[in-house]
Amino acid sequence: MEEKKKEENTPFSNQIMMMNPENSFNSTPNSLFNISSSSCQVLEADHHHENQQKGSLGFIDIQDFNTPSSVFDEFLQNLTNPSIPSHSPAAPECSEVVNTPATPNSSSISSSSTEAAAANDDRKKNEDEEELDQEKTKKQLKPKKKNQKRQKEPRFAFMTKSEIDHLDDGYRWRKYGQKAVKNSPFPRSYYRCTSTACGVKKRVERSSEDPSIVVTTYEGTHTHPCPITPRGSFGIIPETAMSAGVGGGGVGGGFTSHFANISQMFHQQPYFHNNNLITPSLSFSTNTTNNNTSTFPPSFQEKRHLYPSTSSVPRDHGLLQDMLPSQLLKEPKDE
DNA sequence: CGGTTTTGACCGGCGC
DNA sequence: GCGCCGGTCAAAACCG
Repeated sequence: MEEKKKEENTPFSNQIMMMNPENSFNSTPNSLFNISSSSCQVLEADHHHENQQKGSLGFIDIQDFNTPSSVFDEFLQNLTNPSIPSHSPAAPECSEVVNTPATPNSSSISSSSTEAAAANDDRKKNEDEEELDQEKTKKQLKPKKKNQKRQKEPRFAFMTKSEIDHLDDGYRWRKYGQKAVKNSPFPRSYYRCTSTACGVKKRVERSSEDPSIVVTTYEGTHTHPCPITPRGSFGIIPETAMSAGVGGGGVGGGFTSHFANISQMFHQQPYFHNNNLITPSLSFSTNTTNNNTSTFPPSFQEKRHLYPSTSSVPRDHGLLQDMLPSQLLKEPKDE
């Protein structure tokens, strides 16, 4: 079992897709990024069935990750702020994307993730309180109140092309259920954050269309720092700090930051990586049109040099390269 | 022994 | 009302 677990903890591979499957941006098509070695694709995910992709909405070509991050930034901005037209030459179809994930509150979100975070926080508080109440009620008397619809936590989901089902995102999870899903040969696993008073849940399932794709859906926001924190300043970044974009202060930017930023824009969820740590390297400001982000490859390399040089920072785990095929990084990954 | 996983049962929402 | 389905519970098993 444990062996299997460890075995499964091998790096996942070459695609990372992110999506906003639920509700923070109410009743809108959900966006899904498909970031591969050569492209970043936006798909649409079903509102409730995240693994059902409805088609490609946009496409950014990231040739060998040489596409400047500004393109990605713009892409992101377009995604969250449809009012700003895309001029990205690398994303000729992005105008579609731009208009598609239009959400009532997305403009404020894209204008400032701090505001977005604040908004999220407010909303979250209400929802958390309600949810807490409901959970208390539920625990005391089993039958739920009838006309009290269970409030849906905001969700943040992404897809990874991986053999690993349960990606380690730095938080500790306890599995509390597994269900067969209709129209899918693969079961869905339910996890809950083990931290007390943190009601974050996570669903993990494989895409029925592409078994190599794992869909991970986070629900809720962690109310505590990442527990795996042996690494100086990286590990413990309060969510507020993360959401305010003051976390990392200059660990490159680039892809990881983009990734983080996407997460933030959606729900301030920490982004994952394979083995250990969520690295909130938010040198990347809340303004998605910033140009203080570096291009993809340099930031990878930068990170590879930055982290290992610190004695307190374990070598390779917890970094982006763990998530990406070694070919991309032009260095084999040790396991 | 404490924490985690497994798994069948249970419950509520929803569509018909 | 009924059945299907997703989500959760909780006891037992498992593991370090």
